[in-house]
Formats: sequence, C-alpha cells, structure tokens
Amino acid sequence: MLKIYNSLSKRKEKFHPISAEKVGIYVCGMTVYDYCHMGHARVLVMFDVITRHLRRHFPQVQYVRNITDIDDKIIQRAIENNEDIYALTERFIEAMHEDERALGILPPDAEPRATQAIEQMFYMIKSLLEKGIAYQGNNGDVYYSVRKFKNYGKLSGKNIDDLEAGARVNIEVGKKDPLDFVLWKMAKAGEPSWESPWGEGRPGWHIECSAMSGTHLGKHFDIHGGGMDLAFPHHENEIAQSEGANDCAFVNTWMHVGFVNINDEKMSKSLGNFFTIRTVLKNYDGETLRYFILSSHYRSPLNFSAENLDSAKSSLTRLYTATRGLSASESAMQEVAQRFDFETRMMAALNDDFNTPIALSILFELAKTINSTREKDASKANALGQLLKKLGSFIGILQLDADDFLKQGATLSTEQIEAKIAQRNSARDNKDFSTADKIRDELSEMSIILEDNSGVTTWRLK
RNA sequence: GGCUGGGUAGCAAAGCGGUUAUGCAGGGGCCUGCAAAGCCUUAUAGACCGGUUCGACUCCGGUCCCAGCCUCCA
Repeated sequence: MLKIYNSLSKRKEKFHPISAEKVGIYVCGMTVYDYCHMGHARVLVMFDVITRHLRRHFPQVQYVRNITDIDDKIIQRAIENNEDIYALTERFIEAMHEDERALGILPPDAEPRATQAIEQMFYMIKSLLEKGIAYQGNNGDVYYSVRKFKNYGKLSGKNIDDLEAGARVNIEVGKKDPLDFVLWKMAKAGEPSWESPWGEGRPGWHIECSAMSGTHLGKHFDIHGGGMDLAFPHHENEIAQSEGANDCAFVNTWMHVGFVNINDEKMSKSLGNFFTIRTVLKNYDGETLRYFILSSHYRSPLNFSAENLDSAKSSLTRLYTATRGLSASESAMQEVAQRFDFETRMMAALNDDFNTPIALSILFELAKTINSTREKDASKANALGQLLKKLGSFIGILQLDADDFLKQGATLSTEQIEAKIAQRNSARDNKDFSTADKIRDELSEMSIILEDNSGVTTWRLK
C-alpha cells in the first residue's frame, strides 16, 4: 500500500488514484533561461524515482512536466544576450535534456511548453472573467481576484489577512487588491506577445500550469508536484485558477521536494549560491549525483558539499563492488528473490512516502549478503548480484556494468594500466616487492587502486 | 508579526514507545609478501527542562536554537 505525504492535508495518506487504470501526475518544470542547478536536479531525480515507483503499481501513468518558455526573466536574458528568445529557450531546453540524461532520468510522457498552450489559457481566463473571479484592470492587465476564491490559502496554510499585513506584496496600478495576481499582461514594445481578447499581451506565470495540466490530465487529477518554494504562491494560485474556473477539485495529492542547501542556506538563484548540474558533473559522475540526492528523504533539506558528494561516491562504489564479476539468469535471480525478503522490503520502503534512505540501506544489506556468500556459494551470490541490480533499477542506480563504473575517469589508458600491472606482477613473481610497491604507488598517485584477488590483479579508480 | 519544518553518534542519514538502522570515517581481528577489496568485531547518539509510562530518541507541555515560506525562485 503506497502512502504519500500530502502537502495539502499535511499528513501521510494512503494513495488512491482517481482511476486505477490511469494515474496522472503533473510536475512544475524549469523556466529555461539558464542551466539547471542542483535544486532542479533534486526535483528531476525525485520525480523520476516517484514516477518509476508509480509505474510499478499502476498500469498506466501519465507524467507531465512542463517547460516555462515565456516569462520576464527569459525576456530579460534574451535582451542581455542579444539573442533571439526562441534560440535562447531552445538552447537551455537542450542543455536540460543533456543534464537529465547524465542523471539517469527517464523523459516524462509529455513536456508541454507554455508558448504552445496559449489557446487553453484563453479558455480559462475567459471562464474566470465570466464568473467574475477575474477582472481587467485599468492598465489592461487581467487579474485574478483572490478574495473571490473562498479557499485561498488552503495549501500554504496562509490566510489572506495575514498576507496583507505582511505588506511585502507588490502594489501594481491595475490591481484592485494588492494580493491579486496577473493572468494576462499587456505587452510592452518589443516583447513577444500574442493577440488576445484583452489585447496584445502575454500570459502571467501561474495560468500556464492550470491550462497545461488540464489539457493533459483533465480538470481533476492525482498528483501535482514541484519544489517547496512553489507551494506559495504558484501552486496556491493554480488551485485558485483551476478550481475557480472548473468548479471541481483540482488535485488530490500535492508533493513538494525540499531544498538543496549550501552551508545550511537555501541554494537559490537570487542568493547566487548555486551550482549548476554541469559544473558538478565536471568532478563527479551523474550517478554519484543521483545517489547523493537519494541519500536523504525528499522532504528533508539536502546539504550540498564536496564531503557529502565524496561520501556518496564511496557508498556507490561499495554497491558496485558487490556486483562486480557477477551475472545470473533471470530465473536464478527470481528464485533467489523469493527466498529473501529484500524486494519486499525495498517496495515497503518506497511505499512509505518514497523513503530512499531506507531503500539504500536495504541495498547495502543485500551487498553485504552477496559479499559474505561469494566464497561459499557462487551461484547464490551471482543470483543475489542480479537482484541487487534489479532493486537498484527501482531507484535508477546500479545499471552500469560494475567495471564501467569503477574504472571511469582514469588518466591512463586501459592498455597502459594493464602494462603496469604486468610489470608489477612479474616483479612480485621475483619477490622484488620494492619495485612492485613502487609501481602500485605510482598508479595510486593517479588515483588508480590495485586489488589482488585470488591471484588476479584488478584495478579501479579511487 | 503570521505560517511551515527541523534539532540523532566524528560526518551523512532513517525507522521505532522496550530488540543491530545504513553508509563514510575510527579501533581490534581474519585474509594479504605488504596493501586494497571483502569478512568478523567494536566504540561514539538523540538540543535543554519537565510530564505521561513498568519503560521514551520515539508521545505530551515548555525553553533555546536553526532553516524555509509570507517577493521571482525547484
């Protein structure tokens, strides 16, 4: 039984899909004006794990993750770069896909773009205007009238009067109430714009997600997710728009992924303390990044540091080392899978609100079982090794050949290393251990570690 | 000011009212020419103060501290 923490009820709840035939999940994706950073990586990886797990439970899962390709920051960046806006967004969409592949993220089923959903936004805005929940300000912009929506604040736990007391909301000329937010804004000269019933303009940020989720998943669907910083105001406003326009419940389960921190502070663009995925990939492989993200529960803060990434690398190395040199048939794996409870416990961990730290601890227990079984019962160890890879696939790790993982990043060619090993072994045969150790030390300088196991010397990268 | 979370051993990170989390790092041992890997073993916890309980890291109350949201942000 899958349980998910619902940000709306602030409780872990049993997950019951609206239709067991087809589960719908919508995740707020990137605004594409720059490279993705580690905060984005966390959301991408976590919802990859979540959708993989949902697919294990339900025959059909429709995973929709949007791309925001029109907004103030994109326009501003295009001007700064003196670059065509579509060239800019196209460039960063491609970069995002590259980063995703490096992290082992499977593509969503649909990846709609805001600029391709303008028509649907019109329908929604029209409907809100007809119901009197939206209005056109005297500056031409169309606004959502927050006080017309009785449940405003139900997701973020805010009440309207407290918000107003905060007084950090920006006051714009066209708004009747400072809390109102824009649905459609009039275009300034030179900005990208669309002809609309309310004049030449472009969409406000929030309306795109209401429009695109409705198009792909219907008015009422199962799961909506994103980073924790989107809960307010973005998701709150989506609820207001969708429920206001459709007169029905919008989303059953809201999921929010915690922040990536640096020195216990949120990594964010505004603080400027962010690391892009591709920067981190220069020093660590994608799977290590993924492991690092999975090492804490998705709602907890995740502290980004070289120490923690190094630790992730070591941990992953241990798991890969356990699978080294093992292979078994599917039937042998199935047979052993039934005799042990690893798979059951793995499922239970993921069923408990996607508890990836527990899931990883189970993989380590399995690795230990493999290591201690190797000598005694090779065929059992082989089968357990296959099981480890299978359970790793549940969270998208351990899918490489162990040698490919353990040997990646060497500064010498395999031939050069093998030659050194041959030299060292002939020295060892002659009991010339000082020469042998010297060769080993030289390789160690280049982070190449030798291991003499049952008469065979193998190597790996530190 | 309003609203969320959180404070666990050297570091990271979970579950749990009574039984080993797990990984990295450390100690001892086995293995090894020596190492590495692996195996066995071991130490180090639960911010603070009360309460409930036969028993609390786990429940309740209070105190202190930290982070986040209330403005674009994943």
